[in-house]
Order: sequence, then structure tokens, then C-alpha cells
Amino acid sequence: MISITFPDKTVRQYEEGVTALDIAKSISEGLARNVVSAKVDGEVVDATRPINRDAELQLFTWNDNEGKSTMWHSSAHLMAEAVEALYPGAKFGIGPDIENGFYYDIDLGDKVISENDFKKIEDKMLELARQKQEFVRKEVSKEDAIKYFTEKGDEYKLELINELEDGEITFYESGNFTDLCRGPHVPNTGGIKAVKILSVAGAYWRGDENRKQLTRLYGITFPKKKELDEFLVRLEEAKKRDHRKIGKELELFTFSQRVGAGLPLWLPKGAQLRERLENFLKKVQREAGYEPVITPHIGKVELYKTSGHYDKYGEDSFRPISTPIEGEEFFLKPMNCPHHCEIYSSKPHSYRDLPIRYAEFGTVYRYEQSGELHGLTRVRGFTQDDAHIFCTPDQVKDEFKAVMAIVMKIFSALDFKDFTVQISLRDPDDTEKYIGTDENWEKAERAILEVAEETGLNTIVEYGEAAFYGPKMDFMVKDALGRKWQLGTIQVDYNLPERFELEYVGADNEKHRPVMIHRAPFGSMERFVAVLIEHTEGKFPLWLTPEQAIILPISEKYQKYAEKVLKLLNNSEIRAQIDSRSEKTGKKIRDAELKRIPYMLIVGEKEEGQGLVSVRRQGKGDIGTLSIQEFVDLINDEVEKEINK
RNA sequence: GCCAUUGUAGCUCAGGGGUAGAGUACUUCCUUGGUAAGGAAGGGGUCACGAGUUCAAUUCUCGUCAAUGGCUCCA
Repeated sequence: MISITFPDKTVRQYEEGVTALDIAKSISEGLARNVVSAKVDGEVVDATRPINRDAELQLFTWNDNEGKSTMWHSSAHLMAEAVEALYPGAKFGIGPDIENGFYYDIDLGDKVISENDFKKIEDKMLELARQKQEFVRKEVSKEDAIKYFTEKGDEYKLELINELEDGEITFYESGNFTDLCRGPHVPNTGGIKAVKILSVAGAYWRGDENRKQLTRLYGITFPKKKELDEFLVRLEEAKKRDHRKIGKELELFTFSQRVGAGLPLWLPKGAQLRERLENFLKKVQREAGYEPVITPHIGKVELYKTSGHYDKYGEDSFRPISTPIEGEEFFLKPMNCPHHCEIYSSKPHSYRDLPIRYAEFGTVYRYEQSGELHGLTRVRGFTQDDAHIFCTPDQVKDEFKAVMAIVMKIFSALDFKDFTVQISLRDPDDTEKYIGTDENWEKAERAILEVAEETGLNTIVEYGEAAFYGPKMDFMVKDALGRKWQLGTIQVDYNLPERFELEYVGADNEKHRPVMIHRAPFGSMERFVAVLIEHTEGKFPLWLTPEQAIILPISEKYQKYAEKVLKLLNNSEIRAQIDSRSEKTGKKIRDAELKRIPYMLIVGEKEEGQGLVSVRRQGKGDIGTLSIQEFVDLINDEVEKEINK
């Protein structure tokens, strides 16, 4: 007999060789039906694997993340089996489970799978699933494994096998499909009741763009049809928050084929929104001791040779701009730092001057690959809310802390709660590849970690992710569809001060190198606005939104009064307009709701007589009748609260 | 850049070898109304762009530009 310890610490005795599935059965038939895999002493394994010693056991069902993972991984095998049946001769790469479903990379030879083929693959999968094919695990010698896939002619699996040690190779068989796989898998395919192939894409074998591109099929499965339907509804809901869709609806920005891909055109309302964001940050920065500077959009090639950016940008970027002078070339600036370095070196500095903080909303141009462009989140021309702080090594910590305070103030004013903070440090085993002294690196890394600790933020520390020129901290958020984007960034830089030979005179009357901190709380205006749109569904905070209120006269008879109200609101710097169309109130309200205008002011006979407005809040409905001054106060209070949160 | 898909009215989309349609938006008229769509009439399209096949191309083929989902990349 062996002792099995459950998560609640109860212990039960079982025969040696018992499986997790048997154990589930001993608890209840229902549980046994739902068990997909189990964790035995910390390792997730098949529910059908015999347990031969005392162990801690946790059973997983579809409701556990591990259970979903098992189910989707098994579904990937099922999809491969279906594809193999429909496309004989297909070769298979890897097929893991992912956050929402699974994929399989397949070499179809000269065949092509397109969206029209999804249905028949789904049908085949369901047909195979209904056969309740059991997943059978087999330990295989390396020799036999190589033999099997050599006969099958699958060079991808052979490549994977060659990297494995003899004795650790396992195959899983389900129906007619045998795959190299570590497992675990569900007991059989019977639990897969609903199947959806989500998309098809090209994916380079092993992520290497010099190797063959395979066909990657994405899919997802569920134990109930209802859950699939709910998933698809959620997906549709998420698509409604897409900033590209809302940006068009609310007339914030557009693109033009003639202007070029990845070059956004900001429409009046979008420009207004962006300008308001900029002004907010400018005010915060002014208070924090930043000095605005302005630099040109181009710079001589020599500038970028000095900064070292030339090597990285030379080939794969916008071509240099030539002039009538032989050999003279300019680059569109891909970043602002070199220009700011030149501002710093325009005069000598004493340690008493530091820190110096130069801020600029600097527009930069980078030739991103055409396939990578994406709405406002990945563009070729964008504006960074850039600033460069020049300070002594001892000031790095305080400066870093002050920058973080700015980022937090912005996130708070915009109600951004869902973000992750990543601290990127040196690879401790390979300090050679970094520039700057060990002493300064240690000082800066310690400063960042301490600041993160003091601010109580949840952070992820990644070793080896630092830039070669210094450690950094990035603020990441997810968009509506769960894709991750980097917004704010704070980077310590020992490289550029070196390359530009920046100096200050210390208290010792000797020359010293300053440390440079690059920072952009928004990251870029484009990406930030995109993420803001998706987080708010276009319902921007009152202080930010282009139109705060719309006046809706009940009929044309009250147009005069509406204009009077508008004037009073404008005098109080409230952004409002009048809907003068000869439409019914219901229609005007509907249109204003869809345009996400926060306040609707209905005016008719009743209001005109007493100098009132009837107020409706977007998404909430009627909130009663107020005097104009009361409404102004309401708006001002709300704005005040939002900004000083 | 690569793989797949797509491009028809301002927007959302239908159609299809014989030069185009709906809803909505817009204009005008009727209606003058009380918290999510009142009614009628009208204007609006080089069917992304270029070439080829054809008696005839918006429709088929190829190329270009652009978009969408991924891969690679992201200083």
C-alpha cells in the first residue's frame, strides 16, 4: 500500500500502481469523468500514469489552468491527427497549448490551408474525438524514435529527437496518430466536445527567419458547446474595443495609402485628446524640474555615427537624405537622445547644475517591417514623450524614483490599474557584454530594485534583459485581445555620455562623466492613446475627452436658449456643443450615447423658464435637473478628482 | 520581409464576365417632440491602383499599394 496526500493534507491508502483516475473514481464517478491530468509530487502527469510510491496528489479538471493546458495540448494532437487524415504526407513541427487554446506547426508540402478549410478540419476533429481515442504513453529508445520518424519522413521531429537524451523520449499514440511528446494528456478524446479552428498563419521553424516557414494552425476546444459559444462572444466583445475601430468611429485618427503605411494622421478630435495628454504631462514635468527643449527632425549622419545608432539603422531604415553638397547626408531621427546630448555639451557644466532634465515631445521615424505595423500601436512615425536626465551616479536613485512617481501619477489619473512592471538587469554570468563600470552598474541596479521595493509595486525581474548600455524598467499593458505592449520606459545609460564625451566638473575640480536616464512615461503618444482607447472603450475621463457635454434642445424653439447655455459653458471652459438637428430627443440621445459624450443636457420649455438643464450621464441615464452653475461645478469637481487621484 | 486572407458609397456590408445595390450617414421637405432610432424625397461610387486574357473586366490572371491574423523584428 502507498499513502496519497491530498491538497487539503488528508492522507489515504491505495494499492501500489494506482492511477490518479482510479483515485478520482474512489472519490466520485463525477470527478473521475472530469479529471484530465494530475500533479504527482509537483509534476503534472497523465491521470492514467501508475503511482508506485507515497506521493502528494492534486487532481486537475477543466476548471484548473493545468487542466485546460492538458486538454488543449491533447487537442493539438487531435488536430494533427485530423490534418494528417485530410492532408496525407503532412509533416509536423511542434504543437503546444497556449493561453487561449493551442497551435500546431505543420509542413504541408505544396498544399495550402485557408479559412475555407477550417470547417472540414473541425468536423474531422469532432469525428475523431467521438471515438474516445485513448492517449497511450510509450517510452521509446532514441534509436527506435529515430527509426519511426525516418520511415515517416518527418525531419522536424527527427531534429527534435536528436536534441534529446536516450531514455527520456516518449511517444503518445491516439487513434492513428503517433507523436513525439512529453505529455501529459487527457485519458481519451471523449471530453473534447466543441472545436474551433481560429486562424492560420505562417511561422518560421524554431522561430528562425532563415529557416522554412511552416503553416501554423491555431485552435481552441471546450468540453461543452456552450463554453465555446461564450468564448466566441467574448472575442467579439473584445474586438469592439479595438482602438482601430473606435478611432474611426470617434474620428480620432486615420491612415492614408498615399501618405504611407504606419504614418498616422491625427484628426481634430484625436489631436485635441493628444494635446491634452501632452499638456498634462508638461505641467507635471514643469513641477518636477524639467526644462523643455526643441530639436530638429533630422541630423547629420555623423551624429548617428557618434551615437552608435548608425550601425543599427544604416541598412534597415529610412534611407539617408542627401543634399546638393557631395557626400552630405542627413538621417530622419530615430530617437532624440543624440540631439539632447549635443544640447548638454553646448556649454560646460558643474556638479552644482545637475541633475539637468531636458524634455521634448520628439517625433521620430523608424522603418518598421511592413508586416509588423499595427494601428497606432506599431507605426513608422511617432512622438515620444521623451526626456533625458543628466546626473551624477549618486543621483540616479532619486531621479529614478522621481520618474516613477510621474509614471504613477499618469497611470492613476487615467485609471490604469492593469499593468506589469518589468525590471531588466544584467546577466550576472556574462557581465562582459555590458558597457560601464561594475561599480556604477551595481549602484544603478540596486537603486532600481530599492525604488521598486519602496514604491511597493509588483515587479518582475528579468536577468539578461538589460540594454547593453544600462538597466531599465518597462511598464507593460495588454490590449483588448490580450497582446502585450510596452508603454512607459525608464533606462539608465552609461554609453551615450561616453560616446559624446559628456562631462561635468565635480567638487574635486576634476572632470567626471554624468549618467544619463532616458525616460518616456507614455512611451509614445500613439501607442499610449491606442491602449487608452482599448482600456476605456473610448469612454475617456472627463478631463481628457474631446467633448464633455452636448446640449440637446427638445425642439427648434429652444435653440436660442441652447446657445445661451453653450456660451455660459464655454465661458467656464467646458467643452460642449449643440445638436441642432430637427430630430426627436430619443434620436439625439442615442447618437450622443454612441459618440460616448459624457454629459447630455436636455433643454426645453421647463429648463428655459428657470435657467436649468436636465442632465443625463452617458451609460447611466437621467441624473436630474441642475442650474447651469451647478452643472459647471459638477464638471469641475469631477475633473479635479480625476486629475488629483 | 515571410505565410494566409481581404480591398465595392463617409461608415458597415451584399453582389457578380455585359460599367452596380442595401442599411446607415449626408442634403431638402414634412413633423416641433421630454431621456437609446418619426416620415418622405434626393445627391453620392474610375468597384484600391497598374498591366494581361477577352468582343466585353468591378468580376478571371499577374504585379503594385494598403489593411487584417500570425511569424521574425522591435535601438
